Amino acid sequence: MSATYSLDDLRQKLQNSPYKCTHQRRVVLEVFVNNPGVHLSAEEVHDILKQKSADIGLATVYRALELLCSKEIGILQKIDFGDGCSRYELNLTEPNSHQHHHMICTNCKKVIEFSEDMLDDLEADIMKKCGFKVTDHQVKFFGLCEECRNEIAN
Amino acid sequence: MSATYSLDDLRQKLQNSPYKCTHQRRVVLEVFVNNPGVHLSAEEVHDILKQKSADIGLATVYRALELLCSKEIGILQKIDFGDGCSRYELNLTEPNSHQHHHMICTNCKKVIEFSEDMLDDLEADIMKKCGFKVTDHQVKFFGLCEECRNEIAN
DNA sequence: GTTGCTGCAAAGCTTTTGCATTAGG
DNA sequence: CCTAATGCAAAAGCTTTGCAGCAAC
Repeated sequence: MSATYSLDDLRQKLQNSPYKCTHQRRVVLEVFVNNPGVHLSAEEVHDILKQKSADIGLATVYRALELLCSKEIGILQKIDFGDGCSRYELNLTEPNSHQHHHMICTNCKKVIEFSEDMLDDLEADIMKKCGFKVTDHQVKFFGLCEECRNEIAN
Repeated sequence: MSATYSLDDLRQKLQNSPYKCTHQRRVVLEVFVNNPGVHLSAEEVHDILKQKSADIGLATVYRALELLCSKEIGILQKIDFGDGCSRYELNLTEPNSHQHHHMICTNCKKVIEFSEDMLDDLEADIMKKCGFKVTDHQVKFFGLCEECRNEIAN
């Protein structure tokens, strides 16, 4: 159910593919496993690895992220928060589900996860009215988180 | 109600501001008025104007788009479809409302507007459960439009 | 030994910025 | 006239790519 991926999953998924389980791909994945719930950019992943003196090129980080996000692997998920760069996170959803929402505080820029899937009714409605078959959605809520609301109230 | 903006609106909105109603700003807006429902990138706006032999720099297009999207003016709306560039469209919503959804066909890349606001209940729920005050949202549905579904079925 | 991967640097994109010149009000 | 806007070119992000050397299997 709660599919928290590990390094073994990577090894397994690469087993039956032409792709190789390289040291670089493993340390990139490790960063996400060690930082659950965080939305990292390629540069941030690169910085974290540099601090650990894991010498890896930024281009390789990009290539590893691309592979880990691919349909074949699907261990990571690419998200766009509109802050000028792509961000990545562990893909915690089931292979064929798509429930994943984010709330972004416009004050402190914090990103809060929101996992309920209440859009099913809406999607059914769209199919009926527009003939559009929704296969995935991206929902972002912007607003003020609890802390910022309290701060501003004071 | 259906606030379709025109050049007069721009003039009016600029009247009481330090900003000037320049030729360049007017022709940029004109492109959108003449192409309703289309989602143009800065480069596309620039190309359209070049074809009309309206000589305007790309940087100026960007600056005009920024102004037209600003809270003060609000005639345009910036959207991100994840295709590598920002796109813009006439802002057809009321000043303080935020209902605007897009359906993006993953096959033909067509963008369909979807204007109902059925997320209000969900947002009320979020406020209650998470203390997060939603002030705006961005909803994108990905899937297959009617034509592409028929095409694929055949 | 193949085949694919890495690192580096260079290039590709979109978007922004600095600055001298021009044009609104 | 004064202030803001423009045009151009240069620079600034993020991301991709080409290629010689290297590592996985």
